[in-house]
Amino acid sequence: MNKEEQLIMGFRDLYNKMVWLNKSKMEDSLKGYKSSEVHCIEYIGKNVDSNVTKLAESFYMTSGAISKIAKKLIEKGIIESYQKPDNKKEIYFRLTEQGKVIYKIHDELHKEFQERDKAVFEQITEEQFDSMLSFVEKYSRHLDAEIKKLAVDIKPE
Amino acid sequence: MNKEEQLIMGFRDLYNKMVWLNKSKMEDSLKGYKSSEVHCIEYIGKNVDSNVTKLAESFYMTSGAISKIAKKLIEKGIIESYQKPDNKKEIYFRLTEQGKVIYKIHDELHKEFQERDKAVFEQITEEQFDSMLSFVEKYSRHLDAEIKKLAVDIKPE
DNA sequence: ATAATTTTGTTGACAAGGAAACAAAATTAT
DNA sequence: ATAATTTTGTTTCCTTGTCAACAAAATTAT
Repeated sequence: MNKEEQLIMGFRDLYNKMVWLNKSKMEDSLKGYKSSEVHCIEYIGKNVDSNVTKLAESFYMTSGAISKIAKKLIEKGIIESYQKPDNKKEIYFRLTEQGKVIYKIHDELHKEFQERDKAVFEQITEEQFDSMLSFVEKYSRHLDAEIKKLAVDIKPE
Repeated sequence: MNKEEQLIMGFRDLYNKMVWLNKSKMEDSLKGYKSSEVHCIEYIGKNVDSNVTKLAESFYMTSGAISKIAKKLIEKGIIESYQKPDNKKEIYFRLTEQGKVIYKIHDELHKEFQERDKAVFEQITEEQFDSMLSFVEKYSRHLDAEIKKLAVDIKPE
């Protein structure tokens, strides 16, 4: 196995572990809320004028799935939808007061995770940090371009 | 947003993109096989005496889910199960001839992905590479310890 | 202006995966 | 030796997410 493979598989394993662990902690603290719901709450809390489309793109999920999660969150009174006077098509979301409470709890939890993992980050230098950040960004942009290519493949102009 | 958060979110976004893109390509080339099935084929091809438990642990999935995928792969004739004379409990899997063909195709595809992303890896130095690998490993071990803690929390000795 | 296309969101049918209950074998404790 | 516990795997029921069809609004082309 070469280094590229090793790194990618290391990433995958690391990511899986993090998701699994944080999900456990999350659903333990925020009982009654699934991690996908909390993700949406987080996104809506951070981004004004969130809608189904933006959420779906951000999470690499279908809009159908987001539509259902949003519906559930509205029923629970966590988020509410609103529209703009000049656009009858797009439907935006914002947190309700109750939603802001959940958001806050989620945020605390995030800080807890950071505290938990502080020891790992303290071991790396500022240079290593920056070099990783730049790598991740480069790779991400590279994949954006590849995803774009795929879209053209599917429906050529 | 501090650098730690930025890096974690960068990871997440990168990982999501990669999964989404490679899944698309995969299910395009290996029509009739879901990416979870291909993952299992890959693991079984690489690890002798794979079983439900090991697959589940590796993918952070439940053994129930793996059991179902394995069943489907056996029905399709991609893998076969076997046991050892001194153990009537554990059930192992190996690829059939047909399974090896799928494995081979999957492997080619992997090389294709590497080729596709070569440009990104060429831009980083050997030192950057090693430093990222060591970071990923350290973080991974750190999370292993945390996961262990969680297990003790759930069922104290 | 209006016709064609694209964007946005929702729904219902279906498939994949998780949780829990279970059985059988293996291991550990007494 | 045998009783209690743990490991391994399967199945059933349920939740979540995808896919495809659809409707309505917005945008673009003619």
